[in-house]
Amino acid sequence: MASPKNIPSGPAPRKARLSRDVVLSAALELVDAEGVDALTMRRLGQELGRDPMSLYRYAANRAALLDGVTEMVLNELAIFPDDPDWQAQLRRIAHDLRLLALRHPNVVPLLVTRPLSTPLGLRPLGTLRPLEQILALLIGAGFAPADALHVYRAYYGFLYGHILNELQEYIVDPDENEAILRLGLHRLPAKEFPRLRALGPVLAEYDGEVELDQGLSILLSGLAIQLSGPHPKPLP
Amino acid sequence: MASPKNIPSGPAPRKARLSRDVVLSAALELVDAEGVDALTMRRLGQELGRDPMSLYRYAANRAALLDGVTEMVLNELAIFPDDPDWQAQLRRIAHDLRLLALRHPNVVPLLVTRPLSTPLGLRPLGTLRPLEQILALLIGAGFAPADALHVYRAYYGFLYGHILNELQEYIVDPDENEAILRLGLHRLPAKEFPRLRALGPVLAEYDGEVELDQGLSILLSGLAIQLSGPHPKPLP
DNA sequence: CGCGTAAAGTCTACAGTGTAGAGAGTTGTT
DNA sequence: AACAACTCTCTACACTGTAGACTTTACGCG
Repeated sequence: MASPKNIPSGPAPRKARLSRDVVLSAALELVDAEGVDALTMRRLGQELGRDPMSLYRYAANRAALLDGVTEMVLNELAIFPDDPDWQAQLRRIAHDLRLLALRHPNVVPLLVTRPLSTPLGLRPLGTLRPLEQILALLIGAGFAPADALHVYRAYYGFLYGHILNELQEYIVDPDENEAILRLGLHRLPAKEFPRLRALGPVLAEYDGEVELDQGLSILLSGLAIQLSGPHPKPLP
Repeated sequence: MASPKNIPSGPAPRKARLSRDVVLSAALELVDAEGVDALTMRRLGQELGRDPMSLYRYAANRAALLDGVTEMVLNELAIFPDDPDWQAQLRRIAHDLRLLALRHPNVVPLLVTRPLSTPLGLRPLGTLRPLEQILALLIGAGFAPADALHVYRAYYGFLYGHILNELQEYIVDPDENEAILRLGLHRLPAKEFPRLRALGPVLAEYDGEVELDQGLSILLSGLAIQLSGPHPKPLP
């Protein structure tokens, strides 16, 4: 394994011109592997075999670097704004985003947190693209723009909420087979948390996929009632 | 204003026995005023007129301190698990939590993020209490425990999602009265983000309260269909 | 009162952080 | 070959969390 200078991935392969993409990919790898706190300038520099300061050519800040990571992850999400079946498309996107979150659990905190510290218009374009595309999808399906925004909000709100929920209940110690123990519920005072403890087994059988899908059904049917659906324009 | 030793609040009033509550309150104040990053051990120590190291008597870590802050905020939330009208109760809780989030916007990242790094059973009890109490509410209303859990998930997921949404769209510069400018949308390339830019005025008129309430209506009516409601036990 | 014990608070020190500023090295164009 | 522009490195500084030993304070008991 003495690759001289070509392949950029790997711990410290020396000498290969950096680029924003290379830097961000390495950053993402690091976050995936060891969490957000492990992403320090020095560490990332070491991972790339470069001086930490060189990173500042590709990201103004550590914060900007974190933004870059979220951007990178959101780029994995494909949206087809021209799909005529908007409900099916929303369902698919939701499931894709869920899988994305499960694939990059350490990035989720960034995904939900970074936008809170950056006004909408100043966010990295990559993170705004899904919003724009879903608006396009809904407007294309016949929703009035303002209604499309409402649908988007309900949809994305619910979706992010679900993802947070699911990741919070992540299995702790899969080797342990008593649900109460596996989830650490034994620590809870039984007097104060009777129902939570009793639900141990149910909590352990969490199936995020069906839970998400049921939630979407609720949401979409509710939306149909509330907004009385899109008003398609007649063909010319 | 030369209060000698009694009132514990204020910048550096010297000499007044610390306590977990005093420490956490000061921490919350600091986070509210200047954001999470401003909450360093040294800074908090200074704020309390004590050596930074003294804080470690009341929180094992900086992380534990952050957990304490979230706990403190969630304690402001009142839940009445015995209310027979569970829908009304869920609505009220939702609006209360929303207001809480608006009152402590800098704490919201902690609220949604901290649980992701701590397995359910090991979280501070204060943060689990709402969960337990809402389960009690729903079970008391006649839901089977497992169904109560589903309702809780859909509800809390939606609720957190809404809060994230609303805080993300927070007004940036209220003095500016062109929505496009105020939200920073002018930076977006018009070709790539036409709908988002066009929605500037609508975005500016965001009313989180009605948005939340409409969402709750959708959710609750959807839940009624999906689960066919609670099954109240007959009175003895 | 005074003593003794435990808790509360402090001091010092260390390894690690982000990043400003100036310099060295490399690359591509004329 | 010479210039300019870009990329990368070095050094330095102020600041972070926190381990460990120490000093001060508070309080119960004879």
